Amino acid sequence: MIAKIILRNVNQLFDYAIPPSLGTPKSLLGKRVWVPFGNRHTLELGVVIALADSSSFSRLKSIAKIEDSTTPLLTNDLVDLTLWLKNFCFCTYFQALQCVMPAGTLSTGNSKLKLNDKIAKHVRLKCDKPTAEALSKNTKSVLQSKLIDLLLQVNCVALADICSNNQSMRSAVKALQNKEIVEVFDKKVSRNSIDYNNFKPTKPLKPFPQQQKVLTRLTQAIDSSTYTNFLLHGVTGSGKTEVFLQAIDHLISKGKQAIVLVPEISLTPQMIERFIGRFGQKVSVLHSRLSEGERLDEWHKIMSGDINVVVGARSAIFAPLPNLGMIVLDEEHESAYKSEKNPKYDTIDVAIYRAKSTGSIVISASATPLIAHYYKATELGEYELLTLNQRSNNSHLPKVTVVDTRAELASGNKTTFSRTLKREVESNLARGEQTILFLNRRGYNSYLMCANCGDAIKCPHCSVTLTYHKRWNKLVCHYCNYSISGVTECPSCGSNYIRYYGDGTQKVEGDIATLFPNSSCIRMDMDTTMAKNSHAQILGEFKDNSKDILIGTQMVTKGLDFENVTLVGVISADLSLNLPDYRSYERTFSLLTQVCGRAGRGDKIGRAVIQTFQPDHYVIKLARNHDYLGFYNQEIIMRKRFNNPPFCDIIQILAVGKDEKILEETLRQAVGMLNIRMQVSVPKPAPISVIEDNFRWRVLVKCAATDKVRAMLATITDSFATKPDVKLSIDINANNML
DNA sequence: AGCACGCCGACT
DNA sequence: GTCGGCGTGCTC
Repeated sequence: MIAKIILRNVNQLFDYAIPPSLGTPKSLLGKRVWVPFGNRHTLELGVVIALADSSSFSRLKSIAKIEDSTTPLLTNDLVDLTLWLKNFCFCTYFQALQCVMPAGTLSTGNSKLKLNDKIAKHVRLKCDKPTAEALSKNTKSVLQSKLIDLLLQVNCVALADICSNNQSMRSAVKALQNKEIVEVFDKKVSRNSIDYNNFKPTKPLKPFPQQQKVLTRLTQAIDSSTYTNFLLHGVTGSGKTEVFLQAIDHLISKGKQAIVLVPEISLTPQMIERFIGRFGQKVSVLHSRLSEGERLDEWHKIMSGDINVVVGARSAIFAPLPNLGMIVLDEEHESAYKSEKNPKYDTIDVAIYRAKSTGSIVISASATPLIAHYYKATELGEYELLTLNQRSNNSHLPKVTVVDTRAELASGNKTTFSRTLKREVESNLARGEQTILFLNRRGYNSYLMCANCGDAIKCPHCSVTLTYHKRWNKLVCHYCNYSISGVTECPSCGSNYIRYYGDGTQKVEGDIATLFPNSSCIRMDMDTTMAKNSHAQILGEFKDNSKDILIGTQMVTKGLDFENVTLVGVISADLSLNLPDYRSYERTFSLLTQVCGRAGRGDKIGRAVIQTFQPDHYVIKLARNHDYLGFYNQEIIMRKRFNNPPFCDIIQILAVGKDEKILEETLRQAVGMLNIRMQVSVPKPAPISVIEDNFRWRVLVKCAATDKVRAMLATITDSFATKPDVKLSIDINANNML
């Protein structure tokens, strides 16, 4: 047998002989191995990605040694997925591999991540459960029965955890040890900072009829063990999470495991609490703050079959569960599910591929599903549609008021608060209830503008406006991180008439201070959530009722569930509505629906106020009535008329380099390789035409991205991969087309 | 990515 | 002659 191996720097599979001393060929699949390569003196680290009976290459070298001597880092379905991903997303073999393997495991100098496993003393039962239960009832020692009850629930517990705030527990352990009821043993402790004992166990709630209906269908699909793709359309607060939890419970009883994906921004302690509360230590949380070592620990735990539920952001779709049975994409409309860097995969495509090869079910859930997905569900049958259109806790959707900002301005109100919103905030303050204010950051970015030549100050290396950061008194480029401080004159005309265009959050904060002098307010945006735990801290502070008003950007719209929040204010709905993107209506509708859904989740009735220059716009009107179907019916007509997704896919072929002539010529050749009739634009500079002193040219192709088309695109990227002076990349249905 | 090979101009 | 610039091609 021959091993086909992926190496770091060459986008090509290499064949190697397998010496019998290294074990069976099959055992090598998915393992990291060291191989001789070229005339190099040192060995190269590679991954065995396929096996073959023979090679067309005559002078094969042999694998020198194995890095992963016991278990590979990939399950078999992930090995196969890597090869699929490379062609599906037009990336290199190595990029596909990096995405599927835990970070750090592929760098040569780092192949052995220092796993300084801590060994800690743990206690577990030594007798059978009935004996323990009987003893717990009969023993006179309260502490002893407490400990037994605990061990009946959680299998084992660290000595340090139970003795730290209760020294007499140590003697209880000793006593039970002598009776041979429990034993103390050494256990490797993973360094994951999650303290599972911190989460209160929860019990399933009785599903209400709609939830039951959905659950019945899901359990039926789980039992059939065949791939099924669901789209769950559930209004905000309809109890989607409880449905996931109970479906997963059923799945686990069948010996299978689940991946639950949420947008990174929703990966809040609140969210994690719900899963750990139900499934305890069988939950692994993969979040971006894990160190490479911690991530590898989680990886091993997941592969060993110890984990039933993996909760994480986009990249957790690659979690190596040995018995995958279900994949959930919560808030499926979120743009974060589309990767922006190579491999530029859309998570739903990967989910469907994995589900098909493992006989799993996929559940995409949202209050505002993507228009394209809803169309695929209702018209093409690519999803099975499930609906939850009632709130589970008897609460009502909030009452939404739309305020015409033009009328406010006409009446001389120049603050960011309309009279209606001001009145509502005041009444909330009087009642001791909380308010969330949402600011659409887009367009609110602050920048410096020259009053003489009328230009905003731009980055010298990129064709974009520099953003002003008041904290550092610096202008910063968001594309290359170039920054300058203390600009007093215009770099292009030398004039010193520089005007500052302020950022929205700070203006609103100022207005709050003057309009509501006795209120307390907390801000949540990119600037205030830079530090490690500040996101959780801010929410914690707000939740513990010490703050009246939470003001923030996108991140306040996601998944927050606070009972005392009864008012939501949208400072301006217009900015995202008028962006030059065919999805701007859809995104605005989602945003408004989601943000309004934050109000009134407890017993009290919620209210929302939307301020806008376009109160009669159908997006605003339909969002006010929480009318998703109405919006879908309008929007799908527009999509069809302008031939936008889901009626086609938009393929962007981007060329980047120093010489515009070469870029244009490369794109012409690339387009020439597409021998199919489709709507192709001529090569043009991209809207952001320069980044880091490199020109950017592109062509847009509108057609269905069928397997055949994707195969052609994969040959294009492969054949231009080694061409000097140009970097060619392809993205299908990119989030932003700049 | 490295590294060799080879083709060319510059300099002893 | 021969040193070194870098464009091209190969690595199982």
